[in-house]
Amino acid sequence: MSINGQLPPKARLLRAAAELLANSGGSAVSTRQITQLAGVTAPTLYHHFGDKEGLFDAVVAAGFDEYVAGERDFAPSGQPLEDIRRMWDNHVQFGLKQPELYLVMFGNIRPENRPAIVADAEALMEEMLNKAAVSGQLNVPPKEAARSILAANVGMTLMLIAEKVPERNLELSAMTRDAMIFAVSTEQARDNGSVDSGKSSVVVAAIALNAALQASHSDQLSSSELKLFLEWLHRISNSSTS
Amino acid sequence: MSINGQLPPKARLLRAAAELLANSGGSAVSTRQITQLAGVTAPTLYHHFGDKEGLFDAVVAAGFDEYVAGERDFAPSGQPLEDIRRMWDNHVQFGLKQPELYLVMFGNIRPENRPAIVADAEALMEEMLNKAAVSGQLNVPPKEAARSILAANVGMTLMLIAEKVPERNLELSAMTRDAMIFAVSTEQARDNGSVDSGKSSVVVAAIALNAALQASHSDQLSSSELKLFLEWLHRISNSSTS
DNA sequence: GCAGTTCATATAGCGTTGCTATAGGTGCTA
DNA sequence: TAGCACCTATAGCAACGCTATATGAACTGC
Repeated sequence: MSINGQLPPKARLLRAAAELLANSGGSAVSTRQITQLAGVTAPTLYHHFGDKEGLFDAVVAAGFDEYVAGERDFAPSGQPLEDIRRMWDNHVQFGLKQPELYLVMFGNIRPENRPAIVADAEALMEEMLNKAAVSGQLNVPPKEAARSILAANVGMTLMLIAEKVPERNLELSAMTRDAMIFAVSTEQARDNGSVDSGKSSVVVAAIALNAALQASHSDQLSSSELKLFLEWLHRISNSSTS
Repeated sequence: MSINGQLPPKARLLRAAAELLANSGGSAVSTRQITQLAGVTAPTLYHHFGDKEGLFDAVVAAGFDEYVAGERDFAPSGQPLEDIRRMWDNHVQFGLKQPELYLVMFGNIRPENRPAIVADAEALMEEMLNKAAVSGQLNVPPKEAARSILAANVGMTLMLIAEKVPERNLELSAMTRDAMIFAVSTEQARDNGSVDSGKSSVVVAAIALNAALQASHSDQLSSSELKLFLEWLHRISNSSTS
């Protein structure tokens, strides 16, 4: 009935919570189930994790490590937008492989309360998008691009999780993925000669320069000068969302 | 302490539940709170609604009527894709105006368990997309298009709800919206002359014909012939998602 | 007009939930 | 060996969703 091994109670609680969560089938998991499976009593849980949410946060943190490992596993291909494409698919696969954990991580939404893990995932994607911005492939500031892509990525993953397995259509994910990446990229400006379909080149250049400056830690400008300069660039690159 | 008026207990329960939900600030709402505010005792709730979820389903149904009213309020502009654009914005506005209700409706995701309301919202969008398909504006079968667009729409709305009010950026929603609509439309094929960027014209034609046939209830074919014919068309229009 | 039936609400309480006040045991340092 | 953190257990509280049972009210058939 209890998780064996000579692990300390804290680790046993984590393991029991993760296991029950994975097999809960979507229904709630009680602290009593967890403590019983871990072979400890209630106060032990609260001593180590504060409350139930604290325990779940710890489980989520472990899950996030796994998530990040998946997102970083492949070598950067040198084509940042291709890497974003792979990040999207990894995200979806993670959600479909461990739906209950995913729902705790990304499906537990409350008004005006952003879980830390969402910000982390966004930072991960923004980091990758920064590389695209440096090479002038981005039509939109990396932060905004990351936010939009991740929102669509989460939305699509949640929809797939809610669907019964045989009806899950991964092509919808692929289509949405490409649509989002295409929307934030400068690709559209290259495909056709039309002027107003993409951003003006000064905006693209500003976005690229901004990303490059932040990455290089250039010391050609004093820190206060750099700060002001970045602020201007930021204003330019945000100014004209038609 | 209790909701006044001479409404019957059932209506008072509905009203109390909706009010508590709207002011809950994201925290849970208990049946005891609801029955107390409605001025009835527990069994009354279970007599009328079966269980707590039944009551919430009823609240959601009322909320959905309001949602549909918003989605249908404007006259069809004759440009279906423009109407889809407005549906998207209406959806986001509905979510931001009543975040708690929205979360009960669209944020309560469990594995392999699709709430009826999601299917309803999808049908609403599919219906509109059908008009676009009839006039050959759709690159993708209406059902798949509706699914993808709604997934992104929900994802974006959930992200906006989770963000603090001053940080909510509706331009991200607009960008994502246009990206999704652009992705399912044949617009891209018209803008540039390239061949492989859009679907082949036979696929587009099949999609349009399929939608037109289903809409017109044509009796030129027997029902069994029609069924087979539709199946072929369906196969064609789904076959080549590059 | 009265018995029978159905509908609607109340009294009281069951089992479970998240959580805690308090105390006891264990191992380390002085 | 005394003292002190640290960790865990006993026991139980308040709140939760829900229900077995009973009572009142309204309608129906004779």
